[in-house]
Amino acid sequence: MSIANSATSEDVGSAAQRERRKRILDATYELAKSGGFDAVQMRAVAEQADVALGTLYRYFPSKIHLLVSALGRQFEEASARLNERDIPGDTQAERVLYVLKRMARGMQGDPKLTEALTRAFMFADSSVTNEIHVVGMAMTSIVTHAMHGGVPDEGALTEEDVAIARVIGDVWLSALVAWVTGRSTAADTATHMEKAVHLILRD
Amino acid sequence: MSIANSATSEDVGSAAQRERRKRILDATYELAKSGGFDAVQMRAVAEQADVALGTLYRYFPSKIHLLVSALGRQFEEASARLNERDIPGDTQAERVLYVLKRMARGMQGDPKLTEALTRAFMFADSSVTNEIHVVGMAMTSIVTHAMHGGVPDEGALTEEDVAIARVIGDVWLSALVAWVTGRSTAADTATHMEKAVHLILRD
DNA sequence: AATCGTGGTGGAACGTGTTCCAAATTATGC
DNA sequence: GCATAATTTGGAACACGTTCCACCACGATT
Repeated sequence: MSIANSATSEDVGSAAQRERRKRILDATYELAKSGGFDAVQMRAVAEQADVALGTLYRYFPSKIHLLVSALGRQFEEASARLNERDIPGDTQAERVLYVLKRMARGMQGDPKLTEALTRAFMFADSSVTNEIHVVGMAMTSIVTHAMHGGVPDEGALTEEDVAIARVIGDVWLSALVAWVTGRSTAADTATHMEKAVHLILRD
Repeated sequence: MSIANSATSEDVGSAAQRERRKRILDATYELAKSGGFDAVQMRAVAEQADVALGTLYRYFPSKIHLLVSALGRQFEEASARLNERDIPGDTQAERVLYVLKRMARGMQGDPKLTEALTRAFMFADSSVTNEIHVVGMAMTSIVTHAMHGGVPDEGALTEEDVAIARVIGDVWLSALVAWVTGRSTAADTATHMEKAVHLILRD
């Protein structure tokens, strides 16, 4: 997995630069995983990645860019893992819920990491559009893949499919924020998602 | 220590205290309206409200509490205004869209204010649960009221109604965040909401 | 009226994101 | 191999949210 940023997918720069970029994203990941959003401090990232603060800012113009880039890497990996297997379930709703629950389990296993990345996503402004778009596409891809039961043929997506996937993604995001910020429990979130998916996908 | 606590615009405290609280919220509103999230600086709010910084923090323990309280006031006013009139439209979807578009128009007229309040809402953690709840209830109330065409009888809400209202609120929130952060235009947002509502309310 | 206690004031100080800069190091073209 | 350009470094400095503190003001109690 050539780290860097497959999102905006720059395989650009010298080997040393790609190496620095990887170290920075790795450090971000580790700090987020162990301490959440607040623990990802720019000075700490720089130190752990063994670069100067100015260099960190040269690679990622803000803490938000940094975290959203890390989130993009995560989502692309998750999307790739999920899309290479068939999704169990007899209805669209079942399959979508299967996938969402799987993701939810993964996130609950790393709550600090999830908190850091979600917060960054929510706080991102238009300067982060590219990185955000990567995340949105991965989410849509995951849901539509589940709706279609794992067929690798992605060409057969109707507008309706994409609209549905976006709505589900929206609900998922709201639920995620509520969970991350401690305003709802994991169980509440699961229940809410279940209701929402059945409401939207009545097959 | 009975003051501070906002959430549901309490009538607690002396007249002087209520007056201070009002001045603070007004100052917050003005600053947010003219300069957005970044312009709501605690020192600036304190100065404009003519209170000391320490006093500001005594009334609102953080910038987020302050902004979410202001958002709550806004939403309660909007909810009250909308709930006293009948909603036009022949179907649930039409009526809900009418209300959402009305709110959207109001928000687009004050983009900075909307940005400030939305950002705060997204960033709020569990210490802001009470204030957040006020906003969520107002949103749910607005949507269910629209669904039922303006009947004042709120007792007839089914679980399903509330679930639907919550899902619509979620989509609305995600769309709002995308718009506020400059990742989608007002027109995109309107289109997306329309699709979503018709998807959820197929009457 | 004197006292007491709650809350308000003014301002210093700290933490962290961000910016800036001069010096050192590395990469590139000739 | 050298001159020049580009990048990295180390660290100072700044902005703003937040905390803290010593002192002041005013209303209630005696």
